[in-house]
Amino acid sequence: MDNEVLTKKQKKIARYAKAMGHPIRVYVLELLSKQSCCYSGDLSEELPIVKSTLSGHLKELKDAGLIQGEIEAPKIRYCIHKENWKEAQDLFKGFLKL
Amino acid sequence: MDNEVLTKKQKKIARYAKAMGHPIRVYVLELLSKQSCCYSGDLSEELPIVKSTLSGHLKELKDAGLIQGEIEAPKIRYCIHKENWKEAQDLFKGFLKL
DNA sequence: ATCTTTGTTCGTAATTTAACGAACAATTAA
DNA sequence: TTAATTGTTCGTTAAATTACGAACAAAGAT
Repeated sequence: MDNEVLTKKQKKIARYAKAMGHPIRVYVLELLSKQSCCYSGDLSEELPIVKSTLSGHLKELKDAGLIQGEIEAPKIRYCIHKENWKEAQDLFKGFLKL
Repeated sequence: MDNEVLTKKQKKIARYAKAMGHPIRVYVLELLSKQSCCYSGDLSEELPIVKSTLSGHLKELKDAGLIQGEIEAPKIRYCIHKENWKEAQDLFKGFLKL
């Protein structure tokens, strides 16, 4: 087994990196990793994109597992997905030899 | 000035992350950051992709500034672009708070 | 001079990404 | 109940990504 050339680690790093591969998403991750949480409405105000586009970026980050959204009607509170964020930190630490 | 919401740092991080956003390219970067250099022929043997596809990935890494190729006819020796790799390390260190 | 090796470029095709506005759903406020 | 707020989904469009094989160019080897 594990006949593969590319390891699971490498695939995970690539998956996380892809999610980080857009300035808007870097912005969101930076914000959420600094402060605890935020509402997407706050983001929508600051960022130069329409809400549907923002929704797509947040979905991409959710799909990658880097953030999570909690319904707090009528808003949604977004937070870092601590467990996976930690994993990403560790993976990149190893990858970049930090 | 600097009226922009997204900083140059965030854009740079995103640019590097995008280049890291594919398992093959993670593989190449990992290899090159460990050992000094390598020939793309060596990569072509190990990796499950045809040479033209590999060429594209190497071009993407070159365009992002993460690697550089030196002609050593008839081969090309690829190395990490030390300066930019260092920059990427620093940017991600800050971004991920490592 | 010809053949081989090495790697890029080109043509093609399928998939994904990114962005917008309009429409929709869900919940809160009036 | 009606109106306003919030965010997702849908339809559309344009561009980028990924992959392959064939053709090509450059340099070395025979």
